[in-house]
Amino acid sequence: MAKIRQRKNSTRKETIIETAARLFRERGFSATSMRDLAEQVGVEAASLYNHISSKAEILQELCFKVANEFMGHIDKVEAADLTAIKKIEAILRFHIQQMLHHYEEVYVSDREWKHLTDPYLSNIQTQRKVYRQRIASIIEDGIKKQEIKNIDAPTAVLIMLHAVSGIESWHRSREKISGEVLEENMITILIGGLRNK
Amino acid sequence: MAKIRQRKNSTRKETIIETAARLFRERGFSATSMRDLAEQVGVEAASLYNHISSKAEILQELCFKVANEFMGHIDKVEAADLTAIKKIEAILRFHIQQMLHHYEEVYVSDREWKHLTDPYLSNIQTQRKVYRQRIASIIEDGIKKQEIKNIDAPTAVLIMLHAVSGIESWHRSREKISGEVLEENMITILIGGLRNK
DNA sequence: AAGGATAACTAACATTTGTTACAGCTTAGT
DNA sequence: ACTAAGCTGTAACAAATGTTAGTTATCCTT
Repeated sequence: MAKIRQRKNSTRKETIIETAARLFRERGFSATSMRDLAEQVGVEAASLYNHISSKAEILQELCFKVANEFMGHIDKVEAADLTAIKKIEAILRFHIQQMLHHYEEVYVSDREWKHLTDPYLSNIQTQRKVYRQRIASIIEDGIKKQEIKNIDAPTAVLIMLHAVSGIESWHRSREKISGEVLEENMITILIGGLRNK
Repeated sequence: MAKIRQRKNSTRKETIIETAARLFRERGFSATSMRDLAEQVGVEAASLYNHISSKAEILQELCFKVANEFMGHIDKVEAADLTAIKKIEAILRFHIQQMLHHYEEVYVSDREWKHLTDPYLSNIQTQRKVYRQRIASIIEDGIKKQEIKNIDAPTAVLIMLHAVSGIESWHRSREKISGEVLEENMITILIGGLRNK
């Protein structure tokens, strides 16, 4: 009946949520049972409920934590004194780095948010929509200033954001180039694709 | 006790699989029950088993059908007399068009193949790996011939393929640009990002 | 050493899951 | 109209699901 082995600077609840993030990524939210999660944490399923109130709550915490980080970042970028293309580059780099260093959480919140229930579902849907519109606005500004090719801004956003989620394949691949090189390659292709020559 | 209402040129089994594709896209494979599927088909759950042998079989049929189409196409592209960059463009356009016109199937097979079980799982994993390597080889050829920027080929593949899956957002969006315009925008950005100026 | 708080365990629950058995209806070919 | 095959519905199954109740062990503070 040993207590949950916890790493320093990490509460029991955080341990559970981190483990859940990994399982949700590997198997998906619906295909992960509370007994699976308990086993990985090293505890009986019922014991999890001393730390979390439901399976749904775990997904909520993951999704809103990630959403907050991206929202916080775009606030700063919008306020910064940068050209439009540099702003887009900054956002792209942030996405890449989040995907590199907080892989499980970011990936899960991007793929599994549909399993949220209202009011959380509506909230996240709205946040995602607003977030994309804010990026689209920066791109449209860049098009006006002729820094960016004359393209459909929502399409550009969609390409950017989905391309980043491809980092999942990088994580799972055997022969990895370094994270830094990956980032530069992605920037080269995507910013190169957007920039007016 | 009416029989399954079937559209012309479509067997009962095909009707079931098409309906399943839509539900698997909307809710995911694991979160879709056979009773959900039966309801959408307009039948009791048990009756489905006169046409399919298991839930798993539905996913298998979807995944292998899509895989075969992509494999068949890349065969043709490799055999064609085209520059490397034109080959990549052809593959990209095929992906976009498949995603536009066979949305449900393509999207589901791309997102839910992890829920296959062996030997189907291993088979699809291998096919996906080989497919990506074949694209990467074309890109590397293009780099040698200086048609394409000096980038990491697997990274370029990853960006291409994941960017295309962003068409899901386009399908769900209200104010849609046309499929043709979408395609041209995606080609502009992605091929523009790869091509050596 | 004691006591209270925390967190673990066992057991059980009501549902939901994929699937099967079986009997009755429907349709197609004669 | 008759029969055989095909399709559907009802009922049921064992297993798995998320969660709760109640009990016991462990830890921290004093």
